[in-house]
Amino acid sequence: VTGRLDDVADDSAGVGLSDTEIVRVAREMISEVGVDGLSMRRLSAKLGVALGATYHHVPTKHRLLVLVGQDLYGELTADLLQVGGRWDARLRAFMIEVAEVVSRHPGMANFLMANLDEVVPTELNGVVVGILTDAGFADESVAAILSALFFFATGMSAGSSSAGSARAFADVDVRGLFEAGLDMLLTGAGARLADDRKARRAGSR
Amino acid sequence: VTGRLDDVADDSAGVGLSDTEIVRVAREMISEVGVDGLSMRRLSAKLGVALGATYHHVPTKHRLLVLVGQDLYGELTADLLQVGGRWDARLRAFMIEVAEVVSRHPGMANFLMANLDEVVPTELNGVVVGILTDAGFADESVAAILSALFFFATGMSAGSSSAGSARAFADVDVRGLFEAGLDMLLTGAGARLADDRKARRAGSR
DNA sequence: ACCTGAACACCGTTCAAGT
DNA sequence: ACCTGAACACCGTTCAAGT
Repeated sequence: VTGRLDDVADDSAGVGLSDTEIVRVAREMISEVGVDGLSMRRLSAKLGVALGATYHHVPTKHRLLVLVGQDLYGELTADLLQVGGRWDARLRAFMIEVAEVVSRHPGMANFLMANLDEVVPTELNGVVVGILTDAGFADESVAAILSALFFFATGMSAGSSSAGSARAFADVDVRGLFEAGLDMLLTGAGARLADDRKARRAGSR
Repeated sequence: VTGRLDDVADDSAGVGLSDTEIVRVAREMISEVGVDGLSMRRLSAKLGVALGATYHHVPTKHRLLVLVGQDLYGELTADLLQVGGRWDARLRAFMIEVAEVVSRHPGMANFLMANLDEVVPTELNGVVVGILTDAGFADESVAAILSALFFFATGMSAGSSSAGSARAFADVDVRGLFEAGLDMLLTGAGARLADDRKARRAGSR
């Protein structure tokens, strides 16, 4: 297969449609026109294939969004693994990145909130659980902190699923409110740590 | 105006369509089939009028959902005014109620998160601000706590906008996670209180 | 003013038919 | 296996026409 010239928009078109190519273009479209602006027809047009071809690879729009969500969180997982530090500092930096990435894809927040368990890779889940467990949190605390953080980070970056709200998070106000809320959440989480450690010592006595 | 008997399903059909009647039926439909299941056509059918009649009263589906959201929050405001106690206890009870009400209307959470400022009545906003200000919080803290609480409560009760997820919040797990997260948030908020009071004393010295 | 019902421009999804 | 393109059953919104 020799390279193609085609156009600036980077077709890269190999032999035929691939799942990864579909996800890549879908992501691009979402960041431009939002989840509501992405239709299976417009996606197919941008891919240069007929509607049925897209459906041959992806059975439903829901499934397509799940794949896009997994793609997003996959990248975030890689980033999380590269930062060190205390549990709270690590999670703080990570959650800010989650909010940034999600807010750059209008309408994804809504979808993610409703489908978090389908979308968050088990690896990412494992890493975050590991960070909290290592810090000394009890299992119930880990679950509570985890869901609170994800819902807060995803929810805060939810805007109308279409156009102009994409840069909402870049807005100083929104960003300030987000970080303040995040800090309250982490402070509250930290307050559980002492109790959890005490309970653990009592348990292993 | 004398009382009506009508039937169990309560048609109440007076002279013609009223905005409040539309909102009432829309709310009912949403709690049954979710926001996605509510279409302007099905709503019109349930109202017993033609599609155009509904549009004569409500210009758009977005506007209809705003009205429903205001209706929901309006009731919540009335409830909030009836409970007393410390700032954190009041907000805790209120937020649990918000989550309950919102989760009983599948798909509303998504809409509310994207349109909070359009939907939350200024009165409700004022009451909550009052509670926090009276407790001694600084203005920036009030804004941060307010948005964090609303996003958390709304976000946590967001499920897929359709059928079965309506009772998700009744689920012990979800409810437990919600309350745990809420407590962390309130604990974190409380930690700001000492600082805010100190700053206030220093300022008014 | 209030309402009807057809029409427009879209959707997501399916599926016979082609190669 | 992979793809085409028409068809189905819906949407939200608009608007001439009626009363």
